[in-house]
Parts: sequence; C-alpha cells; structure tokens
Amino acid sequence: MPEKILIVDDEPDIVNLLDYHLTKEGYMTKTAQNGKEALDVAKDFQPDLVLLDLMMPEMDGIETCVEIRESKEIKDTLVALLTARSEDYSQIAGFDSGADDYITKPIKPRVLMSRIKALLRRKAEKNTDSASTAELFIDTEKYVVFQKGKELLLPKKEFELLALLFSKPGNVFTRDVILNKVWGDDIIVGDRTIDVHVRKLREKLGDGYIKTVKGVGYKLKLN
Amino acid sequence: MPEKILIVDDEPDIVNLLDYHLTKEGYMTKTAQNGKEALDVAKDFQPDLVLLDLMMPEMDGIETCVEIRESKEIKDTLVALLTARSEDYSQIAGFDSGADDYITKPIKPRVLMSRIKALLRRKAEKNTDSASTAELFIDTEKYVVFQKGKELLLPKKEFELLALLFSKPGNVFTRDVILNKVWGDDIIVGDRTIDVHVRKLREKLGDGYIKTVKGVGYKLKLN
DNA sequence: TATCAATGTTAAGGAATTGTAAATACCAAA
DNA sequence: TTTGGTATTTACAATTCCTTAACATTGATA
Repeated sequence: MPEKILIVDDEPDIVNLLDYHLTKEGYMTKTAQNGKEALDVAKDFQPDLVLLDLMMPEMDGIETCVEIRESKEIKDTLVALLTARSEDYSQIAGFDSGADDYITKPIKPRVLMSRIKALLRRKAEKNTDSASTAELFIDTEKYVVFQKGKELLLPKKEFELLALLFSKPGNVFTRDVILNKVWGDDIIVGDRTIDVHVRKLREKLGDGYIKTVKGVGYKLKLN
Repeated sequence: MPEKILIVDDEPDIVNLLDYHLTKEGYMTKTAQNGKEALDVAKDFQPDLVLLDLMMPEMDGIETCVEIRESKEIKDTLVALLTARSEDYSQIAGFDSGADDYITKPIKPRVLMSRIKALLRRKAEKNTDSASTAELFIDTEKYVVFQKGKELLLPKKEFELLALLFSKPGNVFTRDVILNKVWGDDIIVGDRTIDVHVRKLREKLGDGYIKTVKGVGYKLKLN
C-alpha cells in the first residue's frame, strides 16, 4: 500500500512541484492551501506524513503542527516543516512544535525524497524509541548546529565538515572529497587531520552520528 | 506539585476562558483584574507564571511587568504579555518590559498551552545560565538604539555595524560583508578596524550581544 | 589468528585570528 | 584655530583553533 503524504503550502507552484515529484515516486498525495484546510483534510485522509510550509497566512506551520499534535485523530502523523533558509531557526527549533524534521527551501527533489524516505522508514521502525523530534539540524547562515533543539557552536573546520556530511545524509564522503571541499584543492595536511576533527565532532555530538566506513570515508547517520 | 499561574485581565470573559483551560490542564490558578491587584496577589501566591494583558485600565501590562521585575519578591516569575495582533510590536519591544514572551490575541487555547509548557520547561532548564532578558531594539530611521528601554546614542559607524548585525539576528556576517556594507566596496581599512568597533559596541551594550565566530565573522545574539 | 593498513586517540606546539589600549588622524562645529 | 567627538592605526597580548606526531586500536584479509 502506497504511503500517503499531505502537502500544505499557500503557493500553488510549490504544491504542484512537490505533488509531481511525490506522485512520480509512487506516493499517494493530497494537498491543502492552509493550516485549517490541512487539519480537515488530514483527519479524513490520515496521511503518513504532512509536509507543512512554515509561512502561511492565517494559521502558520508551527501552529498547525501544534494542533496536529494535540488532536486525537492524527497526532501520530509525521510532520516535516518546510522553512526558508532565511528563517530564524533558533525560534523554530527552540519552540517545541513537535515537528519530526525541518526541510529547507529551496527544495531539491532528491534531497527531499531521501529525507522523506528516511522519515517514513523511521516511522515504520518506530517502536521502542521515544518521540523523536528532529535530532540534528544545521544552519549555515548562522553557523550553528541545533541538536535536539539546543544550539551548538562549532569551530569553522568542524562546522564545515559536519555541514558537508549533512548536505547528503547517509552518503559516504571519501577523504579525498572531504579534503577538497573543506580544506581546498591545494592545501596539504597530514593523514590524521580529518580523523581528529571527526573525533571532536563525535565528542560534541555524541557517537552515533558520524559513521566510519573503513577504506572509504565517513558518513552522517541521521537517527 | 502543580505549577501556579496568575491570570490578569480586566475582561472577565477572557479570565474565565483562560482559567478554564489552565485548570483543566492541571495548573493551579489565581486571577486578578488589574495590575495593582495582580502585584498584591502575586506576592502572596508566588506564581510560576503571570499571564498579563497588555491593555488594562489604571496600570497596564507593561507597567505591571516592570514592577514585577523591580520587586523583590517576584522578580523571577515568568511573565507572558497578552497582546492584540494589531498592537505595534516594535513599540512593545522597544520598551524593555522584561517580559519573557508575547502571546497574541485572539488566544487559541492549544497554542497558548504549548507556549506555556515551553516557557515553564525553559525556566526549569534555565538554572546555570545567566539571566539577561536582554532586549535590544533598533530604529534605523531615528538612528536610535533601545536597550532595555533605555535610549542609547551611538556614533555612525558603530550604529551601522550594529544595524547590520541586527538586520538578521543570529546570522553570521563575515568581515568581507561587514566591510562592504558598512564601509563600502572601495574603502580600504586596516585589519583591526572592525574589531575596535565591535569592542566599543560591546563596551556600551555589554557582552553577550555580539558573538565572535572565529574564522568566519560576527553575529548578534538576541537572548 | 596473525598481519597490516586504516583509523582512533591524545596532548602539545604553533599558526592564525581576534582582543585591547593607546596613539594618531580626521572632521565638523564653534 | 581650537575643540570635542569619532575613526583608524599601531603594536602587542590573548585566545582559539588547527595540525602534527607518536602511539593505540580496529577490522579486513590471507
């Protein structure tokens, strides 16, 4: 049975774009243009996931999300908030809206798909684990990492390394690639430099986020 | 032990509505109809949170809030101001009433509850941290900075630098960008110029506002 | 399971960046 | 021209961060 996704945004263009991609991937979709409509539709449609734009007239994404969580019928639905990159995340993340993930606009279809798959997979596995709000979230403009809603300031190299891994969660980045992207083509550093930075990240984030793939490289594992 | 909330509004309907919902959620409540009464009751009741209507006859919400903050007995109480959506937020923010949150009317019970929960949770977590209701507000038209309600006159460059940082609070501005925006593309100044201005701002505003992100730039941290 | 290359760990220098005080330069108003 | 405030530079101090190097551990493979 295909998974059901509810798309909520006041801009028809975005709705259509998302709809197109999601349908192509085999999801069953419905759409709504604002928070109120979303709640109504959702109670009937019983979606597995709600993609919710943050900025909407009348009832914004956070409010809607809160109401979803407080409702009886759909409180266990996954909610992913779509946010513009410029939005002030500290407020969003600090606020306990209960969203399961944050996805930044502009939306890259592939990224979106992989995030969605990950979310749904997680939900399928949902069991022993406690409620999981978005675990890790990176804001390149603010140079800040949010982990479980808490702000985390990282030094430049560590931040860039994490941002790189975060850019494609789950993908393996080889040492070559990491060196190129974070340090630059021409700069030569010793063997252990990357490891040390990874170490520090693990120290700060806790284990379980950055995984080593021996002989290949590193990857970020979200949940 | 249930948390205590004091509800202050001159309109009985609103008081009753709030009282009903809060009681239902298990909070212990008391009510007051104006600022003076609120202060009296609060000193005795020792609430964890005061919900304070902005518009009230005699002593309005801001005044009351200020008095709460200046009092000995209840200065650490959380205060949430209830404001009509039409109210000019900048005016409110310009005054540093020291409120911990602003909640707009019309009040949606669910939203209110989640805000209250978030507030109380934050308070519970906030032990080790320094206080700092640190409110900062800038008026680029009037060339004036309000800090905690006090007007602060800054020299041109300092003002522009602060205004730039303030334009996107939390965002990091690189030295390049700062130079471009504040000094202009063509003007060349030494390495330490920015630092010195930052220094002076920190001198006047106090620490905790402008944060250094080493190797990247500066950012303004509001609260 | 013994081996070896890859990776993990730690602490310590050094490099790069930023902080600071004081001196100097600038500039408009009196 | 003097004055008072602002802006920049200078020279150094302080700090953070990055890297390295030496050694430990891991895990794939023969």
